[in-house]
Amino acid sequence: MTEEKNIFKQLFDQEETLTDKQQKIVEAAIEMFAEKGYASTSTSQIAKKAGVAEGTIFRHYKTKKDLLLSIVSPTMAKLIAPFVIRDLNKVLDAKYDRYEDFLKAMILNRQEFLKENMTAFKILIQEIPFHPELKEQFKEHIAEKVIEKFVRLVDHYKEKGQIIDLPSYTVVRFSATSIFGLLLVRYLFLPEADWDDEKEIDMTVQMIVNGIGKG
Amino acid sequence: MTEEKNIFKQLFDQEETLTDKQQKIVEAAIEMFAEKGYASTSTSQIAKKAGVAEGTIFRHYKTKKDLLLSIVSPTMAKLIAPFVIRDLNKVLDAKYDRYEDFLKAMILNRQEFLKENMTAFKILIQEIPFHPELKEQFKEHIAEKVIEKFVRLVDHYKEKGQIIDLPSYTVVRFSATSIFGLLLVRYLFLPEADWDDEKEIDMTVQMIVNGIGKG
Amino acid sequence: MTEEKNIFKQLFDQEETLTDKQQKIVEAAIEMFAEKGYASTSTSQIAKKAGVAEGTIFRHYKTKKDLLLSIVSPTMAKLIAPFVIRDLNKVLDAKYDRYEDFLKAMILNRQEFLKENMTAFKILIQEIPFHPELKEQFKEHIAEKVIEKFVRLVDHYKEKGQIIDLPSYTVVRFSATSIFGLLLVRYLFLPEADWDDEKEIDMTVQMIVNGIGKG
Amino acid sequence: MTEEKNIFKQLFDQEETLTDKQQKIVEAAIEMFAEKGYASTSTSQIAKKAGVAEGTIFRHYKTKKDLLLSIVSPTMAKLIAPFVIRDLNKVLDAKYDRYEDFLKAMILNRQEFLKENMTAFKILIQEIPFHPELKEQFKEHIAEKVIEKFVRLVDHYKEKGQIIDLPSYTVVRFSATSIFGLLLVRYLFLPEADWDDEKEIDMTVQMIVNGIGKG
DNA sequence: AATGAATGAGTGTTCATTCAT
DNA sequence: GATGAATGAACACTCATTCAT
Repeated sequence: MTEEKNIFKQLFDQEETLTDKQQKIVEAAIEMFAEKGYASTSTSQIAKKAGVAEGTIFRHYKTKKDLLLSIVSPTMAKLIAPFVIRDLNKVLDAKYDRYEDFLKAMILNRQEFLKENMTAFKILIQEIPFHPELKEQFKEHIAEKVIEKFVRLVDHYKEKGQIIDLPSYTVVRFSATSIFGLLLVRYLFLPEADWDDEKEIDMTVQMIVNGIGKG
Repeated sequence: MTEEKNIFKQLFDQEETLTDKQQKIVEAAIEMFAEKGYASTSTSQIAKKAGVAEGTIFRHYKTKKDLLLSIVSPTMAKLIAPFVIRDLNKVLDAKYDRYEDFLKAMILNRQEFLKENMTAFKILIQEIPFHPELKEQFKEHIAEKVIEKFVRLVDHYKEKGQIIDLPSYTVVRFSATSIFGLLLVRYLFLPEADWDDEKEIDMTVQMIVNGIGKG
Repeated sequence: MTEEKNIFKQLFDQEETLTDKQQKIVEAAIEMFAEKGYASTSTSQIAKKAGVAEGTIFRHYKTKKDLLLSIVSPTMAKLIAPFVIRDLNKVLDAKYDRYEDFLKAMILNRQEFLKENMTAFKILIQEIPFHPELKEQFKEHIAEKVIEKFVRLVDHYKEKGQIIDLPSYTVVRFSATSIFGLLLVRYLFLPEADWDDEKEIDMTVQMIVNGIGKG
Repeated sequence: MTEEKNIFKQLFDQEETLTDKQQKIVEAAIEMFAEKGYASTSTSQIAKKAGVAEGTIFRHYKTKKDLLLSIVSPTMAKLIAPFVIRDLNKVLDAKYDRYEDFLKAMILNRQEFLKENMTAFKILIQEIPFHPELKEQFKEHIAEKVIEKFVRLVDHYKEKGQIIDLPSYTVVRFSATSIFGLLLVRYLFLPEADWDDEKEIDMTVQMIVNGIGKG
C-alpha cells in the first residue's frame, strides 16, 4: 500500500503551502458547507468563523465557488486515488489471491480515509448534484475510469473462477453499493451508534462474496 | 398489494384540491429544486417558470420552505407507505413464502413509485441534510418505524430458516443498501443508460439472497 | 348646548347609513390605526380583524387613504363643531358672564366628546403630520377659523375687563395649550391614572384665569 | 448652566465617530422620517437621498429600526439631560431665587436645544406612539424621573412660599404643558410666523407664574 | 498580505388594489 | 354586495465581490 501513499504525496502535497489564515478559512468553510450547504453559507459567516476579514477570503480564492472546489476536488481525487495507480492488477495479484481479501483491504483502506475526511466527503456528495463542474469531474473520473478499472478487476477474479457468471458491471455495482452503503450508514446516517467496525466489515464482505461468489 | 393502494388513496388524495396555478407552481418548483437545489432556486424564478406572479406563490405557501415541505413531506410519506400498514407480516405470510419473493415484489413496487416521483424523490434526498425538520421526519419515520418493521420481517424469514445467522440489523442494512443502490444507480446516476430492468432486479435479488440465504 | 347637538346631527348623521360590514371595517381600522399607525396597518389585517374579505374594504373605500379620511375628517369636524356655530358670541353672552365659566363649560363639553372618540382623535393627531390633506384641513379649519373665533372671543372678555392686556393671540395660545395639555395628559398619556376629573378641571381653569385674569 | 454643558459633552460626544457616509445617511434619514414618518420612508429612498448604496445603510445599522433609534434615543437623552444632573436643587438654589427665574432660564435653554434639534425632536414625538421601545424609554425617563424631579422642584419653591397650595403634580403638569405648548406652537405648528421669542417667553412665564403664584 | 467599508443586484415576503365569480 | 385569488411593484435586508488603505 506504499504505492498509494506516494501517489497521495505526489498529487496533493501542495496543501502544505496554506498560510495560517487560509487554513482557518478552509476549516471554517468545511464545517459550514457540510452543515448548511454551500448555497446557504455566506462568505461573511465563513469569515467570521475563521476570524478573518471578508476580503481575505477573496484574496486567496477568486470566488466563493473556488473555495468550494479547493475543498471538494482534492477530496474526490484522494478518494479514488487507490484506483488510479497503474498496474493495479499486478499489485492485487501480488497481494490478494482472493476477491474477498481485496475487498476487505479496500474497505479498510477507504474507511481510514473517510474517517479522517468525513466532513469534506459529506460536502462532496451533497454538492455534486448542484454543480456541473463537480458532476463532470465525477463522471470523468469515477463513472468512467474507476468503474472501468473495477470491471477489469472483477473480470480478473472471474477468470480465477471466484465470481459467478453475472455481467461484470452488475457485480461491480452490487459490490460498490454494498460497500458504500456500509460506509454511508456507518459514518453519515448513524455515526453515533455503537459499531464493531471490524465485525461489520467482515460480515459485509462475507455477504457480498456469498452473493457473487462461486460456492 | 391492493391494501397499499387503498392506504395511498386514503392518506394522500387531498392533493386533488390544488388549483390550476398552484399546480403550475408546484411543478415548476419540483423541476427547479431538483436541478439547482432549494437554496439556489429563487421564488422569482419559480414564478417565472410557472407563469404566475411572484405574489401568487405566497398566497398558497406562507414561505418558500412551506413550498418545499409541501413537495417533500408527502413524497416521504408515500415512499414508506407500504411499510406502515398494520399486520405487514400477515400480508407477507399470505403472499410470499420466500424472502426472495418478498424482496422482488417490494423492489418492483417501489421502483414503480420512484419512476413516477423521481424528481421529488431527488429533492428529498438532496435536501434532507440541510433541513432539520426533514431530518427529524426522516429519523422518526424511516430510521425508526420502517427499519424496525424491516428487522421484524427479517426475523420472520429467519425463523423460517431462510436467512443465515447474522444480526438482523446487519441483514436489513445489507438488503436495503443493495436495493437502494440499485434504484439510485438506475434512476439517479445513470438514468439514460439502456437497462433491462426486469433482469437487473432479478440478478440483484439473487445476489442478495445468495449473500444472506441458507444454501 | 342644544344648538351644538343640532349641528352635530346636521353635519354628520350620514354615518347612520353604514352597512353592517362597513361598520365592522371602520371599527377595526380605528383600532388598528390608533395602535400601529396608518402606514403600518395593512388592509389585509383590517379585513381579518373586521371579519370581511379584503375586497370588501375597497368596495366601500376607493383606497386605503379614503378609509383613513372617513375616520379622521368627521372627527376633526366634530371636534371643532362648537366653534363654527354662527353668533357664538351671542350664545356666550347669554350663557357665560365670565371667561372662567365659558372655559369650564367648554372643557367639560370637549372632554365629553374626547372620552367617546378618544381612539379616532388619537389617530387624528398622530396622522396629521404625515398627510398633507389633513394638514390642509387642520390649517383651514382650526388654525384659521377656530383660532380667529377664539381670538374674537378673548377680545370680547377683554372688553369686559376680565383679561389682562396681553396680545389676544398669546392669551388664546396659552388657554388652548393649557386645556389641550390637560386633556392629552388625562386621556392619552396617563389614561389609567386615578383622576378626579371635576377637581382637575377646576384647578386648571383657576390657573388659567389667574394667569391671564385681572385680579 | 456650565454644569449641564459638561454633562452634554460627557454623555453624547461619541457621535463624533460617524463616518462621512454614515453622517449622510443619518441626515437623510432625519429629514425623511420627519417629513413622511418612519413607516412611510423606505431605506432605498434614504439611500438615494444620502447618495449611498442601500447596502451601506445596513452596514452601519443592523435594521431600519436601529437607524431610527440611533436618531431618536440620543435626542430624548439630550432633551432631558438638564433634569438628570445630581443636586439639581442646589444648582437652582444657587442660581434662581424665584420659580419665575428658573422657568425662564429653562425655557431659554430648552428652546436653544430644540431650535437646533427640531427635526429629530419632531421624529421623536411623532414616532413614540408606534414603538413600544420608545414608549418604554419615554416612560422610564420622562414620566418617572423627570416628572419626579420637577415635582420636588415645585415643592422646593412651595416651601419658599412662591407657589399656591395646589397639588404639586398639577402645578407641574400645568407648567410643563404651558412650556411645551409654547415651544410646539412656536417651532412645529407655526415656525414660519414672525415671533418675538424673548417677549413671547416673558409673557408665558408671567402667565404661568400668575396662574400658580402667590400674589 | 490583510482589511473592512462600500456596492448594487438579488432575496423572500408584503402590499394595496383589481376583477371574475 | 361580497368574495378572495391574482397581481407586480415595493419592501427591508443579504449577498458575493471590489478596492483604497
